[in-house]
Amino acid sequence: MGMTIKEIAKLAGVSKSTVSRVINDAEHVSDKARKKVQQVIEETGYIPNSIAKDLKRNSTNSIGVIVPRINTSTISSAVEGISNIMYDNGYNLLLTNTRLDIKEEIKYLELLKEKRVSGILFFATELTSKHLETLNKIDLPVVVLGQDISEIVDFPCVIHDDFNSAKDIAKYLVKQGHQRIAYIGVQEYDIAVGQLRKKGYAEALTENNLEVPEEYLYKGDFSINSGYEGMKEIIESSRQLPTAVFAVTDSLALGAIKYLKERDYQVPEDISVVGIGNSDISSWITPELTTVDYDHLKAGEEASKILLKYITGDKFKGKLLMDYHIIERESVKKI
Amino acid sequence: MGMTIKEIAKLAGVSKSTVSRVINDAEHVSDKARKKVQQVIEETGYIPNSIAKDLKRNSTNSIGVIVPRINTSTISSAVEGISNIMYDNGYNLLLTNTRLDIKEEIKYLELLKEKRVSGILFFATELTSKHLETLNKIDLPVVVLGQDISEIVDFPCVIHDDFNSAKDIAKYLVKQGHQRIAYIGVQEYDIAVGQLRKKGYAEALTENNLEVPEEYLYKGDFSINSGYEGMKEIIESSRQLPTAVFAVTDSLALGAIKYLKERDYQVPEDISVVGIGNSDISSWITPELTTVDYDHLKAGEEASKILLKYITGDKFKGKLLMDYHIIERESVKKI
DNA sequence: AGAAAACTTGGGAACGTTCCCAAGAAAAAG
DNA sequence: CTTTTTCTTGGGAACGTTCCCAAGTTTTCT
Repeated sequence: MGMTIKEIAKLAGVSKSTVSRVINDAEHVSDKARKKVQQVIEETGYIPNSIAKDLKRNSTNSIGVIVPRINTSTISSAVEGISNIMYDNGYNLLLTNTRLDIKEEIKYLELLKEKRVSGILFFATELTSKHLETLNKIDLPVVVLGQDISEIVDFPCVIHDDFNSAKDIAKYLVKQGHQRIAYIGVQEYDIAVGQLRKKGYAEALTENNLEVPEEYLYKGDFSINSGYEGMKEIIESSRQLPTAVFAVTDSLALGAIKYLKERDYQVPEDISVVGIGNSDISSWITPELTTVDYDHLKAGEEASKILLKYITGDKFKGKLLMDYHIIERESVKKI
Repeated sequence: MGMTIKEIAKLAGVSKSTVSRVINDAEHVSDKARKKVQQVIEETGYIPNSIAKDLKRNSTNSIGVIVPRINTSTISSAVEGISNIMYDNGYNLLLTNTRLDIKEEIKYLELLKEKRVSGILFFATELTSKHLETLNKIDLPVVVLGQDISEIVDFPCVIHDDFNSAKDIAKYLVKQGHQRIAYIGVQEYDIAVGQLRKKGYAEALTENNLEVPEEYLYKGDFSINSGYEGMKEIIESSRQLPTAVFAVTDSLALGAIKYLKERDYQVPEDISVVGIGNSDISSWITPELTTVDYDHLKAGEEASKILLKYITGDKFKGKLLMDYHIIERESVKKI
């Protein structure tokens, strides 16, 4: 244990330079010397110290990742994608978890700089001025995931296309013949889900000259129960029932379906329902949910590729909108 | 940028020793010097280089984590637990993902040693002799998660109590009055799920003097479809139908329920079903599934605590069996 | 006031590598 | 056989810290 290059050199009867050359299989080493060194390394179980190496080289092959949580399918899939690309390119992941505490983000940004990571993948939540200051200070390539902050700060962003996907699945409902489409959403301080998806829904309807009565609109939180309550309120307050429901997430759709089932409405025969997100549940429930699939794994991969280029000096400008696709399953009926 | 302690020292008009003392807020620094240094650090945005520090100190505050995948709820929850404990104790996570490739495990074990991590949390799959050799060679504290290898190799293991939990939920069925309990399992090369859970089931029944006819036993794979097929086979081949089904995972239970529903058997009125694992789906399906909950997050936390002690020289011997509890929901009827 | 104690400070070696440079050895060219 | 070229080798500085030690300064005590 605690072997160093120097000791290997002594044992092999060569200089540490030669050992270094063997380790990094560089040129200018005779076969004889190489063999001998390899043998000694093998025998002693020597494993080089990459801390020393990193110090000398003044660079690491580590990438910092900042997430607000790990055990969500969205984030863990993205991290899986990140690890795919990064490992293939010889980088390691230094994973930090803010546990939804914004102040920790600042701390971890600095910590990752201390560790001299080559770049950072940052799952952003909110952006304060303190963030901007820190991002500036650490002077590292950063790619932001999940939030579009490309207008506030000059870092590449990788985001899902909330607006167009919402619009498309709303258009899909219209195309299936639906004219009365209710909306179950969330508060608008959430930009992606609360604003963009709603805007997509609204635009799809107006473009098709469809009006939305006030009583078709519900805004709650992200819980399943909120979907249940929303559906209840819409059903109870509508003079004429909608033929379809546009829920802004799969959980909300699930809650809506639960309520409908309880009241003996058939889905999709009486009322069609769509969600967004293609969560695990969406394919387990009956009827299987028609929804929008975002490819989180691929988002992680794309963000990684952008970061790698950034590190080598080729900076992506603006934001990358990820692809999506509608998964047609059983919860929508053509009328 | 690229500031060093030396440059800060020059700017502050002190020696680098003094700057070092300020950074590590050590004693023996006059207020005046401290103020001045802090001011210069603030102005220049200097962030210390922890690579140099680690090299000098000959230790890092990093923990290596080796996982076979990231985006499963089991693993991501465990990693969340790990990050909780580790961050609270000042450690960072170096995350490596083998993508189910056993050879990569060896590679990552060595890589983490190169990085001079303080310890490793290893989600093991299989253990080859090459593994043992490498584990030996790297000479680091390692805690193994998810597999009981405490008899083969002298590292602490943290595992779920497959045997007792299976036995308990089988006993629960008996207690609810069930006498004819069918079994849907998996092949026995999987020790935890294939062997231990089956053993728990078998023991619960024999202890209650219940016999199991051969046609009540089915062995497939881990897929939902396998649960479906298993249920089908059991129903079709039994002279007398079972009143309950013990499925070795939630997915299998789900498949079984799917088949029963299709054939218009009521769950749990006609046949009760239990699973194991408390997967996400288990609470979404109708009827909600009675199952066993393993606390993966806590397993990660406990493993982390054991590793931290190990690092400070206090090695846990043998294996830690995690707690579990039965979640009673709707899929079992008392008879 | 002088001695002792306590605090403050700076210099320099060390951590384990890499990589430049110079020198020695071998091979090729004349 | 000498000169040039190419290959191989080792020595040592450097990367940015920490930490020991010695020296200088201030405070406390008698």
